[in-house]
Amino acid sequence: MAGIRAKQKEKTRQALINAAMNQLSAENGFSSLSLREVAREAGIAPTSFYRHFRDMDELGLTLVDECGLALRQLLRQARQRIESGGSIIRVSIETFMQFVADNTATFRLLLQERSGRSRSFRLAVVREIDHFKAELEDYLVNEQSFTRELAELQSDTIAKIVFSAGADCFDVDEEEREIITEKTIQQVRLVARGAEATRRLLKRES
Amino acid sequence: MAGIRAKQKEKTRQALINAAMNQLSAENGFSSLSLREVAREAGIAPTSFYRHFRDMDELGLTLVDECGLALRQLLRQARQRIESGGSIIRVSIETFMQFVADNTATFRLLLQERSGRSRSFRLAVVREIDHFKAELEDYLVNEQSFTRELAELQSDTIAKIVFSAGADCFDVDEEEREIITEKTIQQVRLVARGAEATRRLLKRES
DNA sequence: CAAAACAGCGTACACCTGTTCGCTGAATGT
DNA sequence: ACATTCAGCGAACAGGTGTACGCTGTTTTG
Repeated sequence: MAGIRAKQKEKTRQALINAAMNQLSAENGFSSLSLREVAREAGIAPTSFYRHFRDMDELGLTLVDECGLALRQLLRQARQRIESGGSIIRVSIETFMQFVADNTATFRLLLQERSGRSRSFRLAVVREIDHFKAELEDYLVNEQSFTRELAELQSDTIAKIVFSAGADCFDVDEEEREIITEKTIQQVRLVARGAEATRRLLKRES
Repeated sequence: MAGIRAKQKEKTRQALINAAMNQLSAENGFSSLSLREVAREAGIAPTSFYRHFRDMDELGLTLVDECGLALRQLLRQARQRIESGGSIIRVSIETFMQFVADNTATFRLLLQERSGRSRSFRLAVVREIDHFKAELEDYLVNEQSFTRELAELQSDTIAKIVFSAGADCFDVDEEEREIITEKTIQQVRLVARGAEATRRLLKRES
């Protein structure tokens, strides 16, 4: 009843996922890693792979999903930390950058497959980024009283900045990462100021 | 004396480059395309490939270089169109977007390999993006009288926005591309306004 | 307790890969 | 005119790839 069988299956499924992440963290793009090697690192026969995933692509999509999920959870935690005092911009970006540092392999997959490979891959990545934008947009409307339109423009801009900054962190050491983090904070503030100025501009016109 | 031999060599070298670009425009990432297939499409024997490139990587780096070079030339042309009247932001971004539409394959390579594969690849891509930033930065300092510091922050931000927007154009039709272009223009204006506000803020402090 | 389900294995197959090696014939240099 | 250079070729090799098939031994179900 405990499902000792299902439990074991889940375990090797995770082993496959971990194996794929490890191989990814090297220098190989996802498309250039092979079913056999992943299976080998997971400690199972190549043919057993098919008991868990139809394809390598199906595994890849799972990775993308998991990465996005983890990121969202983390940012939701950060949101709580903000409510008990702290700059929204600083806390969010520091959290984000820490996430990238901890999950370099999968985040790299995210960005890499964003502009490559199969359509389904790209759609999955876009979906994750859209989640990020939507949450930010809602915040700007509800807490900062921006128009929906201006909030949309702003959140899209910030998402572009932040995800690009994430990509800049891949090769660098911790010291450089902090520099990038500070720069990103300044850039997001630049956008926030621009949005504020635009809001005032629009008010004056009406 | 005409170099009929060298001319033929250059011709098949271009054939190889074109073949690689074609295969790239499909759905395969660069890392997943093979020397043999590229040679086949170029119409030469696999072994003859080595007369032109040591590696597939060497071919890839050539592609990155060519893409960056073409982009820079195009933007320099755009610069001249601006001097004879026209919004700097609008003309630049429309030019950029047109470039992406015309060179989707190589631009995709640029962005894809930006966060993947070998170190040398990434450095080459970063170098191209840095060119873009540097030219923009100089413009902001010389023509708009920004501080070097604020110009650097601004150009870096704009580069992130514009290159991300380029990536968004990959799958879409022309209609959607125009929408993205307009959005990008607004976003860059947002940043420009933010920078302007920041400049005034700093002046007041001193 | 017997029967069914099923995760994992090993073998086998056809195919594609990068790269070595020695050859050819035409363009070049002298 | 002869010797040299050298882009391109074909054959061959060792190794990797995805996947089909049928077999196990254990867990689950009835």
